[in-house]
Amino acid sequence: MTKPSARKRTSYHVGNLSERLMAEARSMLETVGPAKLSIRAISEKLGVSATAAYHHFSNRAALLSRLATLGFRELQQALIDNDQQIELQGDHRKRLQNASLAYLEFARANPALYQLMFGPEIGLDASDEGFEKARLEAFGELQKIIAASLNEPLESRTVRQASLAAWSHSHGLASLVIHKVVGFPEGMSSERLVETSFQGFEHVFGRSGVPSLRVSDD
Amino acid sequence: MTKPSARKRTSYHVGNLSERLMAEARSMLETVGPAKLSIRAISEKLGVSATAAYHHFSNRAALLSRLATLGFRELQQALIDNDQQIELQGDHRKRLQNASLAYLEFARANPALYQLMFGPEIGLDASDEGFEKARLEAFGELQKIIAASLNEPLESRTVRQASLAAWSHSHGLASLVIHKVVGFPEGMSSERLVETSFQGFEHVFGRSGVPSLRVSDD
DNA sequence: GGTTCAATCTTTGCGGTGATAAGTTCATGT
DNA sequence: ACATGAACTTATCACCGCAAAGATTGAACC
Repeated sequence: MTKPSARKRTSYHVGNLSERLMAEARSMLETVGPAKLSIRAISEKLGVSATAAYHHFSNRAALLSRLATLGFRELQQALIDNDQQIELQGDHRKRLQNASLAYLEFARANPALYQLMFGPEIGLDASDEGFEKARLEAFGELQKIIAASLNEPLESRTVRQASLAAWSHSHGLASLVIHKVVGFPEGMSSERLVETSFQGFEHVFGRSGVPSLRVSDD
Repeated sequence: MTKPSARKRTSYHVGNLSERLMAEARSMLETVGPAKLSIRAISEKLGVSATAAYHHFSNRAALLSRLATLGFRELQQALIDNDQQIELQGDHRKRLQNASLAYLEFARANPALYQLMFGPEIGLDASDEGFEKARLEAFGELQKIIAASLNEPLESRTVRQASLAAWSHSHGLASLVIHKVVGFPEGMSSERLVETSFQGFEHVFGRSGVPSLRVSDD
């Protein structure tokens, strides 16, 4: 009796433990939240000792960083897919609005993961170079979309300015929504939210608004 | 010796323990980060048993919630002070830009606290009604500024739309900056950051190709 | 075949954490 | 004076990240 391991001997070496840990971690991240995500719980769920995980991730922070990296890659892909699927070459504002929508829907579909991607203070591994790279590439994708929609070269100052504005807005909106801090009805669709916010910008910056002091055309 | 307590007997009852715990928690929050903020460490620093804190806060989440509540009240006050100090009744865009600046500077001055305010998943107490109230009031302040600058009634749809847009943008920009994810030079001033972002919106929403008023490289 | 070896996974254990239970001190009202 | 209750104490528990050292396995070499 007292065979220490409840598992059959055939599974001492799991083989794909790393992938399975990541998958379980990602799932558990969304269910229990980042704070309660523990290596012990993940390992236990996979029927494996907790320490086994430390042979695939140097520590908890590294696990979280890899999850976040994966998130940025998925976000980038979502932006790519969405943009080339829609094809709104004519209306640059509509095209940008559509990118914002894809962004918001990614965040809503993976709220905890999204939060992790932008909350390094929770405990990410800053020395993970793949993380920084993935994040920059995702931002680069947004810049590409903006550059294309504005018909400007990627390096232009206009594109950098618009990218900062767009990323700030998209990230802010997504963040407010997944934290349920917006004062709008809970069930409001992502389309409506983005539409509402864009209309708000129209009021402030658009020609329908009150003229500012320096007006270029009149 | 072996007096269990190193403190003089006169200080069994601290008296203002609750305030001192909050102050120490806030300080420690910025130094060690929200994840590493422990009740034990806070209490120890005050020369008090860890359990003493539990007589003032039902649990760790309640402590964090009260910190966040305090943060929203300070943010609201910062918006008020800034707006009535500046007085830019004429240019509504400039006025909004100034509110964004105050917002960003608050976040930069209290990065960990700011993160806590918008990261309930880290472990806030959702049942804390003061927290929700403070947050709504801070948002209400922003709405008031926008309503005044747009010369619209507070309940108008325009104001709600512009408020969602403005809060999303301000929060997103602040969040990106304090997490150091913006691709701009680290030391960039808050003024420049807000200015840059607003120019970006001009490019997207403004009338055809508004030239930037300030000529400076970014 | 047997032996070695490195990778993988195990048990064991340390120190720190949130939280509860039960006891101690003290200020205050009657 | 003394009862009451709030403020604080010392256990103690379960869980966590993480490190050390040992066990299991497959593959590679002879």
